[in-house]
Amino acid sequence: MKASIKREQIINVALNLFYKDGFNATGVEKIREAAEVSKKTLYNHFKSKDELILAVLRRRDEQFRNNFMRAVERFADTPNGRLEAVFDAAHEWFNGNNFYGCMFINASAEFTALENPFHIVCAEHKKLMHQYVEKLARDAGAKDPAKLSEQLNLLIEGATVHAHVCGDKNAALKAKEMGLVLIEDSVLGA
Amino acid sequence: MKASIKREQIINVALNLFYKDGFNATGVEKIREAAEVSKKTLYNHFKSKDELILAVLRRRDEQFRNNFMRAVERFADTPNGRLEAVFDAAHEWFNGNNFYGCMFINASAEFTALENPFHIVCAEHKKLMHQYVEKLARDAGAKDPAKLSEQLNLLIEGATVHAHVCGDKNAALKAKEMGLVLIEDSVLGA
DNA sequence: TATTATATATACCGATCGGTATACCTTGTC
DNA sequence: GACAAGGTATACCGATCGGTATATATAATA
Repeated sequence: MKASIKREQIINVALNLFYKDGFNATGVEKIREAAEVSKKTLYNHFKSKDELILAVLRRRDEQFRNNFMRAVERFADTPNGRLEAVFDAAHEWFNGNNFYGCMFINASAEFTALENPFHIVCAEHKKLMHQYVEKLARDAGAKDPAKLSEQLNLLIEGATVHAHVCGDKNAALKAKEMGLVLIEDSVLGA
Repeated sequence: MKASIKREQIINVALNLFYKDGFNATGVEKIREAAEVSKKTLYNHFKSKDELILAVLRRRDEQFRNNFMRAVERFADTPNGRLEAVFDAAHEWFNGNNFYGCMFINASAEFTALENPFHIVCAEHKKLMHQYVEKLARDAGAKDPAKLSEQLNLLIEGATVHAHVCGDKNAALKAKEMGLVLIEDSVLGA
């Protein structure tokens, strides 16, 4: 099992194009060309564009949460600090050179129906992010980790949208200011 | 000046289709058919699909802010109450029968570049919403109306995204709980 | 009544869409 | 050396894309 290098190329290239230009606006031919692969090969690995989109969304989910968690761990090494660091991770993301908003929010925007398979993957991603922050909150000794996580995630999502739509590079810092109040309120020894 | 009834039909139909199915996924022919209009007529009123999209976005901006402001006024009649009522207006919106997220967030998701003309209109809409809430905050006697407005809008945007992506019908109420703390903190006599 | 604006239906344009088919070329393995 | 797996290039499919052209009807206005 060598996990085909071509398959990886296709997913990576498709991910970048979908992220930058959107899903419906990005044709299979453009992906094929950018991935430097023949059409046969592409359709050998993915039986349809829909299947490729699904693979891209799942890859992005892994990739994003991994980056995010590693960033949080890089920014702080105490339970409390890590809870606050979710905003620093977001800030870093917003100010990177390839920020076009949240791919899952963007996908949900193109596939608006809740029952749409792509939309479902997006909701799952948000759920996993929620579970991660909930764990951070629990480790920090929050009174109601689930609730605090929901609140912090709502702040992060708001900041993400604001940063993307309005180009506000400081959105995460503004969200952090609000988040700190919630954290202090929920975590006794903060 | 009779403000062509056909033009209105086209804009209204296009608005609904763009909102439900996205901009790139909605073809001119589908709009033409749903608007019960000939292609010539459509292109008499709009010289391109891009121009129609712009007209739709501007119409939505008017329409949305109007609805929103009227809802706020309906929910409360004191300056303080109206500031809090922005979340009730959002709640009503999320739970209406035609909620597919914020059209401007969705448009920004398809046209990701900040310099894109459509994206610019989206940023302008957010700015106008900010100005409206800032006025509410000022009327309520907030210490820093601009800052409070920015915070409340971030909460609303986060709730909008969360409601749409995850189908959480109570997102606005959760945002409201957070918003009330900010309002009480900023408005002395709250 | 003649003209003009606005509508209609329909056929068409070249380009691109997602996807398939054919034929050939590598490359490692038995 | 044979053979399959997986790659290439290219041509093609019908459908749809955004947009134009033509020829005709209708209705208000000069």
